Amino acid sequence: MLNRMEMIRIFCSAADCSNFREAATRLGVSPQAVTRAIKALEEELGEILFHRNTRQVHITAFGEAYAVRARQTLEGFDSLFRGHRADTESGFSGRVGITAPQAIGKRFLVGFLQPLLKRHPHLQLTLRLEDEITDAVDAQIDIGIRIGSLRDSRYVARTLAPVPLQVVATPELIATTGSPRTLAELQQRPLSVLIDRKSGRPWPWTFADGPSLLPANPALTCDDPEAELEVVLAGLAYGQLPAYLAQPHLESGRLQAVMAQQAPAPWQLFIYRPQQGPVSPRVRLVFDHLRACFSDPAQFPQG
Amino acid sequence: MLNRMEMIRIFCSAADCSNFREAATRLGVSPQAVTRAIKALEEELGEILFHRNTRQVHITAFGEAYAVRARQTLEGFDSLFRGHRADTESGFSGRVGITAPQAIGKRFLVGFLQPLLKRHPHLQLTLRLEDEITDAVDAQIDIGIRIGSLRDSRYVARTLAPVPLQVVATPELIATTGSPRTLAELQQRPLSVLIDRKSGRPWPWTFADGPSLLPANPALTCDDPEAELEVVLAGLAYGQLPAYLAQPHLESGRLQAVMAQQAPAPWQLFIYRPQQGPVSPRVRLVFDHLRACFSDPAQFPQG
DNA sequence: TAGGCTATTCCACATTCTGGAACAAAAAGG
DNA sequence: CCTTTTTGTTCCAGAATGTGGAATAGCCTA
Repeated sequence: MLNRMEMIRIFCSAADCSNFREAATRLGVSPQAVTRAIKALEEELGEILFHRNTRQVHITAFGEAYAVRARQTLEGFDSLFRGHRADTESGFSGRVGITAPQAIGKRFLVGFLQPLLKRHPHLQLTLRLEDEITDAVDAQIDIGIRIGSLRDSRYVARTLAPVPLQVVATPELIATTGSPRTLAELQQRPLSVLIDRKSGRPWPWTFADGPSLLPANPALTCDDPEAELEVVLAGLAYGQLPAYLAQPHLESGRLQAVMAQQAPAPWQLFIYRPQQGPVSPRVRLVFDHLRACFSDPAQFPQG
Repeated sequence: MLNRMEMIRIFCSAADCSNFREAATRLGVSPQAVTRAIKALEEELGEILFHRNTRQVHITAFGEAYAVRARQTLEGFDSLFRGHRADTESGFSGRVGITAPQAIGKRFLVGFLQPLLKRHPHLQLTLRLEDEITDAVDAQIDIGIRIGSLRDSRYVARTLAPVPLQVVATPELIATTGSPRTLAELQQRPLSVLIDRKSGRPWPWTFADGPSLLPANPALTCDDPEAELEVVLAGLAYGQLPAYLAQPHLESGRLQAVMAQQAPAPWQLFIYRPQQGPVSPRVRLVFDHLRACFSDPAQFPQG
């Protein structure tokens, strides 16, 4: 008998019953298994646990004392396997690690998570708002939100919404410089450039049908999308911004879009979680909630 | 993975190490086993315990908390299997149940056990001095001493000493009635008879070459060997007594033996213990000690 | 004394475990 | 930048272990 915990379980059951047969049926095993388990346990201990003859068994004084300890240990052991799937009924609790790009995290994630935290006070959310994260294993991430595409097969990813890129500027700047209609015209305007923090290289502006444009004389260069938004809002330059940043200002009239026909294929916003292993109820709760929020155009602008 | 305690053990080891390989070597198992065990445990719990890469692992916040409980349980579990064979070094302790015939128990057993109890104060001896005991399982007997033979194969028995039966009487009675030389002559003398408490029937006197004799007119009948001895010592009757009862009085001259040539084959005194299962050190200690004492003619008269 | 019941042993069968080989991917090193 | 090393994982055949039916022995009860 290799499985020593089963030996203990069988012994405890036998100690409670008056005979081995009853113990066997109570555990749903055969009487032979009881005989074997107890014999093995006795050999392991070097102590006799039951006095027996062919007809009846009676627990030893040592066995009685041993049963007390065994029952305690068994209880502790079983509790290791209980009460984790019970989240569903008793409310959700525990830690959930989430990572997302800074801009999205700041503007949307906190707002989306607020009602969830109110409803489940025992949820502990850990946010890592970084664009550059490589999802290293030591980040303890349960849910991630990213823009682009994920080829790693060890994650399960769901697309949430399209993220159109729009060329925008203040009405004043457009009035001053004239609304551009072609890439060549655009090159003449003051443009802003975003630098990828990871590689240190500028992101090219992209357009429909493939052509991309690397601003020759950028009016301003920065490495933070929200700083770029501020630049554009200040009327310092045209910017190619994701819809979720530009949309509110387009609606309020502080910004206007130009060259809508040449807009590139939108990026995809997606949510993902580690695929391997099971997903705990609380992680699934947060995952599904975020999926619903980001998929809803009323909550997350999709252009 | 069926063996859930091994899962816990592997998990604890992995939680202590920085990678699975180290955990595997520390436990002396293969790395594959670690992978499998932890995956199985995660599925059982519905919780992820380690964030992993193809190259490195890092414990989850949940895993960290779980490890604390798991370690405690593991410690308790392992202690169930430790410290029972350690009797040998740390002195002997615990209960030992002994059964023996009344007469032997009263006259010899207590004296034999006394030095043992002095040497090992933590020994707890339970004596059951009964002739009739059927060794029922509920008597919690570890060692038995009996006269006769034991055919039950579930016990391991060792013979200790021969128990000759001697026909004895007081010198006064012999002088009065004349020393008998044949069974016929013996029948004319006043005889004592012992009744088996179990069956209620008298024990026949036995002699060499088979013939047995059922006293026709017993002078006295009783069901206790020591009472019978008293009867004989009082000069009321001849008795066929075991050597261990008669010997001291033969030596002191209070009794004399007659018809020594017709003495039957002696009974055997033997010691036994339950064969099945292992024998604990303290039981072996008492067993061996009693064996030595009863085998020594200086301590136990063998006629 | 006969019949029923229980613990035990034996044995063939099924299940599970095991570790080597192969693979994928990340870190390390040149 | 490319190669090497290291680590986690999967796959699979062989080995080890668990399983329960059948048979046996002995006790208990009627």
